[in-house]
Amino acid sequence: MGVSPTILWFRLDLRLADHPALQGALRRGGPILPVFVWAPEEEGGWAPGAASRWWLHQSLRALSEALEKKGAPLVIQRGPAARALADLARVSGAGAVFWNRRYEPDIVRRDAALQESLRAQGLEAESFNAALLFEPWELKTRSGDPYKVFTPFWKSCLQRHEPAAPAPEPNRIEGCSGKIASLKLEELALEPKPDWAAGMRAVWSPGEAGARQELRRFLVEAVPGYLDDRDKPARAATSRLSPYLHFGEIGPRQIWHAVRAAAAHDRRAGAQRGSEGYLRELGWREFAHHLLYHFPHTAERPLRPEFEKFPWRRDAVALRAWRKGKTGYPLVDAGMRELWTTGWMHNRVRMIVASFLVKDLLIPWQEGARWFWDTLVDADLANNTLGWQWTAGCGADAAPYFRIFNPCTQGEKFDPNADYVRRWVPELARLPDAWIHRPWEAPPEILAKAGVVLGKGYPHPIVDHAAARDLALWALETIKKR
DNA sequence: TTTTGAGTTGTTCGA
DNA sequence: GTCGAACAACTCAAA
Repeated sequence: MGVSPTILWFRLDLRLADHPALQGALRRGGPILPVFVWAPEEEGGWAPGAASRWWLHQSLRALSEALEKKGAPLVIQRGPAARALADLARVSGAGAVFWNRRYEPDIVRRDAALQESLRAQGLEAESFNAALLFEPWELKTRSGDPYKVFTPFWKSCLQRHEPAAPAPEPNRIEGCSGKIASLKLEELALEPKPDWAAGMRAVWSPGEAGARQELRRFLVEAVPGYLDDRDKPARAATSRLSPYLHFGEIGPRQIWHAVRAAAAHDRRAGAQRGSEGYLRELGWREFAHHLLYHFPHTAERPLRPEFEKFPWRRDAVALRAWRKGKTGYPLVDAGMRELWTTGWMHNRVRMIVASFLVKDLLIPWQEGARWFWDTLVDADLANNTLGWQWTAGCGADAAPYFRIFNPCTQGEKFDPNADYVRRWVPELARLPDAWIHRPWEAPPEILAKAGVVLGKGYPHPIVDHAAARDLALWALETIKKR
């Protein structure tokens, strides 16, 4: 009699290469039963948003097709996860459940309970690391505390052993012989109704193959110029790997080794610095996971407690204008519309729109985090939390209080030809470069010639940045310690 | 324990 | 137009 089947529980690791749980199952021997369990109510209030669900649907289809070809079709179930897995073990006769770890606070808690209950039922239950270069509990300061500053954190990462080389995908996977009931992917109703995903389909190819293609593009086209161009939102100068990383269609180890291997024989100017600069960004992702793991309350509340009494404003009208990309600040609006249409926003622009919400409008960062959560295809609790707290100044290694982005200056600096603004705010497209980032200052005849009537078509600015800046500095004054 | 140097991404003002 | 300094004080990490 052979080895009993292993249930391979897919979560945010929707790939077949560099998949430690799959490798573990192969080592154990016996047939493999791949399963995905849809259990949004177990995500602690952070169930995937609408854009993420769209991505998840596409990604599950890709994974399902890949597994089918390998010989072990994917089974789809609804949660609760504990019940779905226990039932599946019973009907399949499985003796083990393997999965790759997640690090969000509520998921960590659920998985720990689940592992215990599976073991109590006499099953092997093992978890693996597919998502991070370094486990959050492996990295400590000399005094044994978690890091709260990025630079020493990353330095300590780089001094550790090189992350293990990724395992290739197996040629074949032996599936379970009996027929196991599965939901159809469509029954999860992940795709939006009505269908508003055309803008996303136009730019993204979710799935493992899409991830590999995006990585190749980045290595070939963007790495040498990375440090110079990554801040220019009109260019495809960033990796654009964030959604693939979130869903685990590619893992950080694969990226690490691919970047280092490409750099080893890349003689182009800037290639070395570009590679290390990009790996450093991967380091920020590690840092974000490290922080959320060690400070589990920070998805909801500021890491720096004095910010609990920051004088935030409730302004539903301004919040709505921000969400819709109608603040009257062209670069902010361009970013918000890129987000709405494609489910993604350039990193530099994320900082600018976030700074605008938090510092110009004085609206709580949590509101911004929630909106990003619903609209981003790469919505990731650790990254999103770090990003918003950093901008608000209430997180680890946060921006100093006086760092308030000026959306006009940022536009002129990083979108000098206004290609980005013209793409996303077409009503301003005919304004000359000199005025397009501050249309309310343009002479009337220039506006008329460009066919722009402020207040009709494109709005007046909803706040005066200079005044808003002073107000924000005052508000920050009020929570100072002394 | 105490000390020391440093800390992703900016803006403004005045020389 | 360009450049350097000021914008605070605090906390972190390592020695």
